[in-house]
Amino acid sequence: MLLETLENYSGKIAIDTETNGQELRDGSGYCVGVSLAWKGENALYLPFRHIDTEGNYDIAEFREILQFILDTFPIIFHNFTFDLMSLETLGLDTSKAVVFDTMLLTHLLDENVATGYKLDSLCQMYLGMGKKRSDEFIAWMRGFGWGSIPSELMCEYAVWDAYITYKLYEFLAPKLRQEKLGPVWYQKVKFAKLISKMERRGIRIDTELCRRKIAEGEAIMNEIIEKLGGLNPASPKDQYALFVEKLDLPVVYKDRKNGTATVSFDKYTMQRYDEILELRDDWTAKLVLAYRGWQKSISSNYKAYLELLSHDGRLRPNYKLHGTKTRRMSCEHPNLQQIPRSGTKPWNGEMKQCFIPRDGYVLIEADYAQLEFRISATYADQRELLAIFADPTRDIFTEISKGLGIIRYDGKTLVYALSYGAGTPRISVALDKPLNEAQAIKDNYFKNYPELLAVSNYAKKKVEKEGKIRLWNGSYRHMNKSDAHKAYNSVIQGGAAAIVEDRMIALEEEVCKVDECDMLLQVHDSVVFEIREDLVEHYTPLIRKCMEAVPAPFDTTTFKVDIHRWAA
DNA sequence: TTTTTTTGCGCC
DNA sequence: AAACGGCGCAAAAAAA
Repeated sequence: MLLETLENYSGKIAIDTETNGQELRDGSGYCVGVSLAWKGENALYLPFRHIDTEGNYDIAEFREILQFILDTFPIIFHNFTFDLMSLETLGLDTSKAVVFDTMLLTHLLDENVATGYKLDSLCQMYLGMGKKRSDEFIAWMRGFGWGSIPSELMCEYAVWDAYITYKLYEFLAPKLRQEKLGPVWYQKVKFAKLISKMERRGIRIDTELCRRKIAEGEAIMNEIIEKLGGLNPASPKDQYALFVEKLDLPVVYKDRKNGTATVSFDKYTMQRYDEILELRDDWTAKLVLAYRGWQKSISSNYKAYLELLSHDGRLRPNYKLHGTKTRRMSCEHPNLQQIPRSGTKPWNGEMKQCFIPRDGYVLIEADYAQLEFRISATYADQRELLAIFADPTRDIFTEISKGLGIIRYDGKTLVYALSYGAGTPRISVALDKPLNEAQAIKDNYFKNYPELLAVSNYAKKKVEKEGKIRLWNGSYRHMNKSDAHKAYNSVIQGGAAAIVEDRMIALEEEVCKVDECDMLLQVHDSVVFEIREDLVEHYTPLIRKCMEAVPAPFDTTTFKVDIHRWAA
């Protein structure tokens, strides 16, 4: 049959797999069929585990040829980590597969695709070839679900996806060469595999604690509503009635991007209200803040964790390598890059304790100290700052603040605000100082460290001229010339992400051993590990050493990693 | 009633 | 001349 013609084939093959729609990472999902497409308009679909059993082929008869294909030809996927997991459920070994990925390739070439990185929309945009699903297909999907679509119906749909994936690859491949992104791509594939493993591990959840906090919070929320006379503390309309009409507090307006202003009851406003109300012995603002705190924590965290939990008690988020324009990762379902910091707030101060290690293991967090600032100082070649970074007895924010005559906390705020591209008005608000003082502090900062201003202006000019700028690892950040003021921040933020990516690959290859020391989470400049209790002392120095050994051109700068217990 | 947009807020 | 960068999620409000 058609597959046998591949014996003499020498190109690439596009593969798309269909699953029963269940979660692959925790073992509940499985592959129901495989479609292949290759040069010369060849394409076919192999149904294996569709509900209507008579249409299915026997996987045993195809395993050998499929394994041969995986081991022999470079394979093109759209989101390859998904399809590799899927193929593994057919008993195939994917470890030797050489992969390309039209989703990640597209993002590497253009991080600004507004329509997203779904196969359909990319093919529509680049090739003018859109969705191809019959009305019958859609009706079946709506009526009986994805997993019950008969193989015959699935065939036309699945073959089409493999076919356009191949076409999309043909469109992208020459660009990859033109932009000289080969080495970056090679790294990206390694990283994607690493992240896929991390996702499959998941992280254990203390379900009892989640449930306790939900019960506690819901009781408190009900009490608060009662005290406020039945008003909804989350509704702006009710808040207007409460704070402006009843308590006679001033209306606070918030600027919006289009130049208009809108009435605001955000946390900052509420804290200002509370300062006034405290003098009247009135706790309304505090109650509203508590209500909203509990509401967010319960819905976005405690409940979400329980609902998204796998049958084995572990939570498996989805990291998107194509999730951001700066080339950081993003994380969803749930977003474990926004777990509230430990603190004293009753609604979220102990959120981190919901994440617990396996028995006999310990959760350890390794954080880069001032990662982005150290990168910035390296780019600027600012010798004084680099000297402070190199000396473990000196504190960067203390010294900067001393030179500006401000307190350490304000110095830190200033540094980060400026690195995000804040202007004087924003700094004035952030430091709670008048405009002229903010202006003077900013001027002084750049007078003390002129190289920082010079290098950020260089990045801005570069984008104004070329509409793009290259990160240290060779990947690009493209943007509108009108956004050029963001250029430096992008180079730093993206550069930091690339360093962490590089070091996580090194950790995987040089330090972490399965079931002794595993990576579980990444939060931009930190990595969370699950380490066997008796091996913590062994692994922490290795982790620190590996993470601090950043690649050139940053290897002449001292980088510092803090390692501590999770939630401590 | 259902879908989309806005607002607020958690993280780095 | 001026601009606080990058995300995901849930509830309320607005639109359809």
